[in-house]
Amino acid sequence: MEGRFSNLQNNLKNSFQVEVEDFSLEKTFNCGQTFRFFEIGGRYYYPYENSLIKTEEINGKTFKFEIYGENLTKEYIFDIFGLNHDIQRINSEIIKIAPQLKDAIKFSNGIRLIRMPPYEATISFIFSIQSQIPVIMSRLNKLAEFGKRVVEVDNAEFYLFPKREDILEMPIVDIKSLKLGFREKFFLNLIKNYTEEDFEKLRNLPYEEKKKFLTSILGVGEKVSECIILFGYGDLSAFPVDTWIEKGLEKIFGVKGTTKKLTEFGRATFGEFSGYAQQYIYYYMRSLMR
DNA sequence: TAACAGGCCACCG
DNA sequence: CGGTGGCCTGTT
Repeated sequence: MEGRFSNLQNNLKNSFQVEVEDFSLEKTFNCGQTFRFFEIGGRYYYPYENSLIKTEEINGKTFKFEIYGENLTKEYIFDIFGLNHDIQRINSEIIKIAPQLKDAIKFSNGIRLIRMPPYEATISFIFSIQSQIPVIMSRLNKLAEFGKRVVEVDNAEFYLFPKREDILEMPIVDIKSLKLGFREKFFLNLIKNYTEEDFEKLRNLPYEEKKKFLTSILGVGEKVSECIILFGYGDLSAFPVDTWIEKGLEKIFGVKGTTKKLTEFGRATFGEFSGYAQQYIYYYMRSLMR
């Protein structure tokens, strides 16, 4: 049972503190880029690959990380949470291009674009099609629970994301209980025909190659593919367009068009930091509507 | 209630 | 090609 864990309590593998500016756990987790995290009393528990990451803010710029399950290095944590991104430079570049975004940038300060495992990202964003965040979370959590890869920390059980082989073994009634609706055939097609390795092989290929591969997958269109490229591969030149971005682009830039056109507009306008510009617009637009 | 939500595909013209 | 209708399910 390779890759399967049970009751790994007191299995602390690594613990360290880091100092970073412009980093908010609350905003980074809640800005809609990732779905399977658990906040308990200000601490965040984040299942990641074969590990459970526990993190909390000590003060404004000091953050504590604890790694359970399989070890993850500090360098890897920096990579996952986008802590190497030069936020000041990115923000000033975006303001230079679009001064209208000044308020949105200020409001979004602290968001870091994270990078999640691409296979998990693909499943997550297929589950997310025409769905609200609580529903997406519940589908993904149920799927993870069926996978039975448990890490126990602080007297609580956290389920790691299942491997493809685990999902292949799941009874169809369990899959049905996820209530994926029309997304179910997308999900089943993905599990049946694509492996984690297929997605790993894309890592070092250029944007265009990723885009071509991803959009050839049933259920993965313009928006979902941009999400996978941005949140799964960490390519900051991606620019996912959803209804919020659509509203934002019209309000802020007076631009309208199809999802494809707007994606091209965003990427052409913001270049290598499109992902941050997108996230700022998204976060800001959603806050305005609440 | 009917519309719509982090859309996509099939099918038109 | 570019635009439109249908679709599972849950929420407001």
